[in-house]
Amino acid sequence: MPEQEFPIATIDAALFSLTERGLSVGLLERERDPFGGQLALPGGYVRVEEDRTTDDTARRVLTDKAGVTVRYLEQLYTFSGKSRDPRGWSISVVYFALIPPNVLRDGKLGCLEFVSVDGLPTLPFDHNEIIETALRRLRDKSTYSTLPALLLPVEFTFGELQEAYEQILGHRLDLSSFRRKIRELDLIEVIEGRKRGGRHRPAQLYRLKSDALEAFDRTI
Amino acid sequence: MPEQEFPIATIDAALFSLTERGLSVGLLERERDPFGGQLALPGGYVRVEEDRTTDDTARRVLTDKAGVTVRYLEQLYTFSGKSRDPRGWSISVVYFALIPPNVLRDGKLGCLEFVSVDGLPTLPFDHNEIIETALRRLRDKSTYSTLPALLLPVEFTFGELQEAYEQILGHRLDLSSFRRKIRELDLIEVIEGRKRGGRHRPAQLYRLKSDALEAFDRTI
DNA sequence: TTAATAGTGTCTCTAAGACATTATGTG
DNA sequence: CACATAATGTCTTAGAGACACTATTAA
Repeated sequence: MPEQEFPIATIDAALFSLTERGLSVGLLERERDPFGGQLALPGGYVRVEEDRTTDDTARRVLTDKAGVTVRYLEQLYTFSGKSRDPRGWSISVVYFALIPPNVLRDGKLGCLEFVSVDGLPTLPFDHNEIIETALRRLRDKSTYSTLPALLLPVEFTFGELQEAYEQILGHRLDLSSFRRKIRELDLIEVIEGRKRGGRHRPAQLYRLKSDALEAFDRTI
Repeated sequence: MPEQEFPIATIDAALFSLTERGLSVGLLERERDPFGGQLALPGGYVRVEEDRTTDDTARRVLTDKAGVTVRYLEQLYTFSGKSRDPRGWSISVVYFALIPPNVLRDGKLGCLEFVSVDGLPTLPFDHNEIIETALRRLRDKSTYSTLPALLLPVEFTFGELQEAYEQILGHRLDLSSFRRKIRELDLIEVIEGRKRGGRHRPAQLYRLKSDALEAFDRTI
């Protein structure tokens, strides 16, 4: 086998959180060309000396740019080709990640700026397509898992959980069916204490069960 | 940005068909080291001059080794790391493909040998893990699509379709619920006047509707 | 007419949507 | 006590499994 010219190998990440403007994705102003100065998904080269797998690359890049460890990370899809990046034939393993909103400050986290997924501008590379794909996956998984709970602080009320689902799915849910469904997934548990707020009945607090994260691992 | 050392970029493919021994996967005797002489999944290097995307790579490799165009191809998952291939840090974009059994000759197709997925031997690299992943995807999609129809000749009876599902899922299905479910998916159609039989009532022949393939495209 | 598989009908049980009702805190 | 949101209960409908039943050909 002759010496082979290998493609550029990178990762990109679609990191979601909830802000006042609803479901949002973390974007970064590119420092360098191509597309210097424009907002784009965070990404970076695979470093073969440093990273054990591309999962490591993704975690390293996100920790770099966001300054914190993400709450949830899964491989999404791999985009490739000669025309998607002007620097040449590239393979980008794309990751899909979640972080709760309480770590954001003013819609920002490290160098990342969180922008609502409704009415995104045209982004460089194939990043609009990547975000579409990530949103489809998030919405799909939200119909049969408690993934949206990862977009909330560790303690949350049923009402907050339902609101997270509604933000993600983009429509209202029936209160009663929602509670039934969540209960039978059996991935959240009652914790001591109630959330008091305003002049009404206080809400019970819940958290994810410790085995809930493993349950998400039917990733592929 | 300094010169970057990029990983080895390859594709691997899990190509499934139905044989007398049930659901089977196409394996190839490796010509070269590493693991020369052993059975493994077909795969190959990405050729940046020749391939537009890794999808092209997959199609090229499969056409090479099998001698025919596959019936169905979708990206499955990307496996990467420094230890999965002794030649060095590698990225393998893995594809999942289907081909009907009538093109096989004696359990073989081109250089590929089809081996039952039950009781597979230990394979080189991470190929056992890859096949596990592919099987999970195939079984999962078979619960809500007519993907198994792609493992049959273009004309098939309801009974043959049900048998394909049962081979894939590994258990029996109820006749009546099965027909109801397939009917409401509305992806197959009656072929007028075509029936098949032995010494019993002949069975109606069906084929996939022309838009059925697009319906599978909620791939990601 | 019988063997053998094709195909339909019906009963029951479960899950989900719609929506009414009860519960419990604060001002 | 009134208000506001939390939480539960009930009615109805849709879908799925189980299984009995009918249909149609060749030998």
